[in-house]
Amino acid sequence: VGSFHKDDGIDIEDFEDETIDVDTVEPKRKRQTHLRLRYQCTFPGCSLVTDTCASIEKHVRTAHLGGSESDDSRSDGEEEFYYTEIEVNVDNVTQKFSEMCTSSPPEVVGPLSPSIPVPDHDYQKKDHNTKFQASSVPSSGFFHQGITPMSFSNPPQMKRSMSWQSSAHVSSPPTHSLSPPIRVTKPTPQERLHQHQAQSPKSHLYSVSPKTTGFHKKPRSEVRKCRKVYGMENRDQWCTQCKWKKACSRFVD
DNA sequence: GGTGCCGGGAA
DNA sequence: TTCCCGGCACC
Repeated sequence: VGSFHKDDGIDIEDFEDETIDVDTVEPKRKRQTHLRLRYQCTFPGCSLVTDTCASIEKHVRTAHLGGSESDDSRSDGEEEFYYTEIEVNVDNVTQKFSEMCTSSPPEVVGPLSPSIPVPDHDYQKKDHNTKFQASSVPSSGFFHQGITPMSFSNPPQMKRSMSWQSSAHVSSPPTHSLSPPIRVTKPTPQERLHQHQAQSPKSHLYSVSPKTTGFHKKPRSEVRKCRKVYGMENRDQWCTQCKWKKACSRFVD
């Protein structure tokens, strides 16, 4: 488990560094007007530096992403992941354009659907064997980096992130017999059941002889939950929900 | 009898 | 809010 997390952790940190730079650099830029921004291509083997983000994006798009200059369809800001801003101490304050370009990376920031690996909240808190996640789970900050569901799909680094997203969940269970409990943007069956019950005027009827009505209150999932996977002796490895005898948050259907 | 988890209570 | 558990449905 440890190595799994570690590998992914490195990815995450790399990723976060790259994106956080944009944010951390930004305030400086506003205060120190004599700093000049340059844009350096970070694509492996390429260190081209340009004056404007437009040109670096163009460069990345054409030279590394294989797109044409007018190929906007697959350039949802993904060029940004191949260049970085660097500051040059020059007395030149005419950087408005570049500021406009860089200060708002494709802010299509949409809350990634709540479910994409909604990290176990217990992971975010204290789980000792998932401390890495606690520190680097890209909860809100992650999405504030301008990562969007759309940009999620293409750029390689986003793919890394994706792989982390899913691997983070695969990582915990010691058994390999399980399909990864990847969460997608849909409610769990129980949530759906509850929603349905809440919305249905007959919601209270399910408790009346469910066997005769054929409506089962809680069709049991075939997914093995923490209790079954880890066993009672490894209760500390259960997700918090299971520890609390709540609906498992780690192994959802 | 084991499992999953709702409902509710204690801290 | 976090944590825990009684109790019930399901298997």
